[in-house]
Amino acid sequence: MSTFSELHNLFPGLEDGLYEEILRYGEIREATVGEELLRVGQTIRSTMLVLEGVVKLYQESDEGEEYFIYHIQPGQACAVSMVCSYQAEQSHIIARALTDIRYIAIPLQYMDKWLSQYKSWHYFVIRSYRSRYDELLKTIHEIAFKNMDERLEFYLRGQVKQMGKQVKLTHQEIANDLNSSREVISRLMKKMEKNGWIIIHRNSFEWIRD
Amino acid sequence: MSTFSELHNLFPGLEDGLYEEILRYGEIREATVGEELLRVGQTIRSTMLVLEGVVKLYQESDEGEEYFIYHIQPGQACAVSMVCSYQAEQSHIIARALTDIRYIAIPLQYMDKWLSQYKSWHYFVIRSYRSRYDELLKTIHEIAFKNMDERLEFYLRGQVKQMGKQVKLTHQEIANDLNSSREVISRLMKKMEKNGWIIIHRNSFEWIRD
DNA sequence: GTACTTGTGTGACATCCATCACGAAAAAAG
DNA sequence: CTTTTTTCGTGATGGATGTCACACAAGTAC
Repeated sequence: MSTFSELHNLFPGLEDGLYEEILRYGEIREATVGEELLRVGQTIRSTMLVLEGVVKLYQESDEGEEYFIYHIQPGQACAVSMVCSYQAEQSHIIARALTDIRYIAIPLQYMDKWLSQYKSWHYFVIRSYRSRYDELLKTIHEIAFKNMDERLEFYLRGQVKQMGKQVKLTHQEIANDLNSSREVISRLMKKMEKNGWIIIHRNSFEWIRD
Repeated sequence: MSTFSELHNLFPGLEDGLYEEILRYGEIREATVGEELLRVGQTIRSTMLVLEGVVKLYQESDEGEEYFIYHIQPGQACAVSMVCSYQAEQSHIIARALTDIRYIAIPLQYMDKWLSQYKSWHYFVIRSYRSRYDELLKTIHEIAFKNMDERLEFYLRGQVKQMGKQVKLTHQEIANDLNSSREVISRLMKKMEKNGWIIIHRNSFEWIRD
């Protein structure tokens, strides 16, 4: 399949001229699992259209603690690189390849140029903002009001939604994503297993409840 | 001062034609302290350009707990009403008049129409998103990584920045905004007073440190 | 003035969760 | 197969903070 039709399928509804410009000025790049794709607080010079693989966006504290924010799937763009102020911020946002990925890097100058030139791009950007803003609000809702058991459930449901019922994550990784500790996650997941929500395997778990 | 020049001063840099359209199709409204201006989860039919007064945006849980998100000042718009998906969301965002306010309500249809028609509007919307998105990230950073003392400091600094060094808030109100309890806030503020950061008055406090 | 309401200060206690300690089970390496 | 590493299970303990109880102080109403 040509990159053109791939782009067409993953990002439908854009103008033909825009597809061409994306292919002309965007750079197709690859990255391997675990690679850091973007770190806010440093200068962002391009945005990212994901073609293949999954990117994880999370926040990092000064002490190296993490908090998971959301995934970026094929057909989605990295809102942070479109949204964030370029001034150094204290809150570090990091995008990291969760699998091997392939993406199109779009230099910021074109981002801006297309905004005024292509209506479809414009709506695409707005739509991205909307959905990401919503996700941030949901995250705040969870952290602000919920205890760890509910936050874990919310998180796991999110993973299942993105990755399917069989999720490959260790308790330690989950703990990192929720800025908690392995022991707490283990205990809570054990309880979920007893309640018949999940089956725990080594390195993974299975969601078996609606 | 005419509304036109007021609009011009508060929202500078828009096209002349846009100012006219805003005045023609936007409805100038007033609201009194405490009034609820917007509740997400219900349908949003218009967005809001604040002319006078301060609006507080916060999140509410099912149990009626609150969490402060940010203020909307004169010259700013309500990003939520521009951003949020219209489907009912579980996370309720509420905008409430913190003082008497005057604002322009813009029907959603014009919001969208202007987006493609006026570049300046377009950039205004994008800028609003950017800064609000940033604020949400900062909020997540605070809740996810910091203890109550640091979150309180962050919150109070924010209030001081918006309202001046003399801030009129009871400990109970602060506790509500941070989804904490009055006693905890009292204790922490007492400590801040001992450290020479603030002076506590009844119904208010004064920020006296850098 | 006195009574009443509202805001603040502070100790005692409970709960959630992070950390420590350790063992067992599963996988990987040799 | 044996050893080592990684992952998971689970009790004990402590810290942050929410909750309860109650006193007092500062306004407000009368």
